[in-house]
Amino acid sequence: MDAFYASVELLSRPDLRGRPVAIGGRGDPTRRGVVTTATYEARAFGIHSGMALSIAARKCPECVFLPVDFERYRRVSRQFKAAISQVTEAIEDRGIDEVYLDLTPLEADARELALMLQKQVFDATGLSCSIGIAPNKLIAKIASDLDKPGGITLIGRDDIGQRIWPLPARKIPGVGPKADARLSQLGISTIGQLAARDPAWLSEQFSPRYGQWLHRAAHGHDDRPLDLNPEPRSRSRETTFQNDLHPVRDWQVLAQTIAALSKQVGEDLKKRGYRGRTVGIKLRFADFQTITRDRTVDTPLDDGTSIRRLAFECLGRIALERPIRLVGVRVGELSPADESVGTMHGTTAKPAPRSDEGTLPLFDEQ
DNA sequence: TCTGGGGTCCTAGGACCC
DNA sequence: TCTGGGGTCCTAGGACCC
Repeated sequence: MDAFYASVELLSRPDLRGRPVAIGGRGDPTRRGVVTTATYEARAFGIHSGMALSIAARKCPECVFLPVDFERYRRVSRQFKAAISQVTEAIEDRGIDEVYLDLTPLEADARELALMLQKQVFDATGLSCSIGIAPNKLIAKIASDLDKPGGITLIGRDDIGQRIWPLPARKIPGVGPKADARLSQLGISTIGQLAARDPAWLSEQFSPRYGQWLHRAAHGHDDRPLDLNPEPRSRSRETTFQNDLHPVRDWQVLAQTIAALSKQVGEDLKKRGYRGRTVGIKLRFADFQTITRDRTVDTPLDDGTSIRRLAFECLGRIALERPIRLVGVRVGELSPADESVGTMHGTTAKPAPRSDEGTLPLFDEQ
């Protein structure tokens, strides 16, 4: 979807069309938050997603800032996916504004299909999307980005040298800022230059796996099938404080926040029918250093009280000596709640683990 | 007045087991 | 006065994506 959050907001604010608009935080650039989406008019001022709202406002004082309304975006997201399912049911969900479709079984001409998809989406939502059609997910994703907004880009196997190799290496999904910086140091700026390098050499510069993957990606190889029903791995809630917390003076606020986040994660898990064995917390300090602590138990849980207890145990292992800007609670190692806990296969007959619940492990580490 | 929130996957080291 | 090899699980951090 093109500039998704911003485009959704413009549906109800046609008066803002043509003006620079940025969506983010509470819509107040004097408060903490980042731009999640900027209209193309705002992008012309150098505003892009991830940028601090305060900086965006400095770059473009006449920009209109609106708060994020995730509930609404999720609703529109369901609408556009439902519209697509009129064309094909083979949909891999890639988040709120993106999908992969397997069009292989459809007989129609590729461009005709793309036009049909765009029409379905527009009729259902009033929004535009960009489509890439290619032999695999990797190339389709790159292609979908080449003609935004509203574009249709077809790339075949034989087009890779012509259409893909001239692009910056950063265009490969999976090459982020860090890898791109390292590639630049190595004198590699385009996908074609990457493709020309020896995979063994790339593996020495990065990790063996990543080096191999870079080589294959640069040559347009990708054999990942669509994942039509991915199992969730974790569930988390986090919050950034409007003002940093003092580690001692504001301890109560920290504790209350962790309790509230634990409760939310528990409700979330229950609603979706999952339990998890690993509970963790995340703290971000004023200097933006982020640390995590987690704890795995034998029996999966989904209730706020247990999550909170383990979260506090994790908190006890962190030295609180710096201002805190963010705290989060996470549950991982998920399994469906209706699954039996394994009394049949001896998981309960194992030797007793370290004392799990009920004790405060004040002296466990160090 | 710098830097959200919710995810996935990978790496690496240590404990522990056979 | 030297101390294997292979495997799993747990923990912490980090890169990356939407």
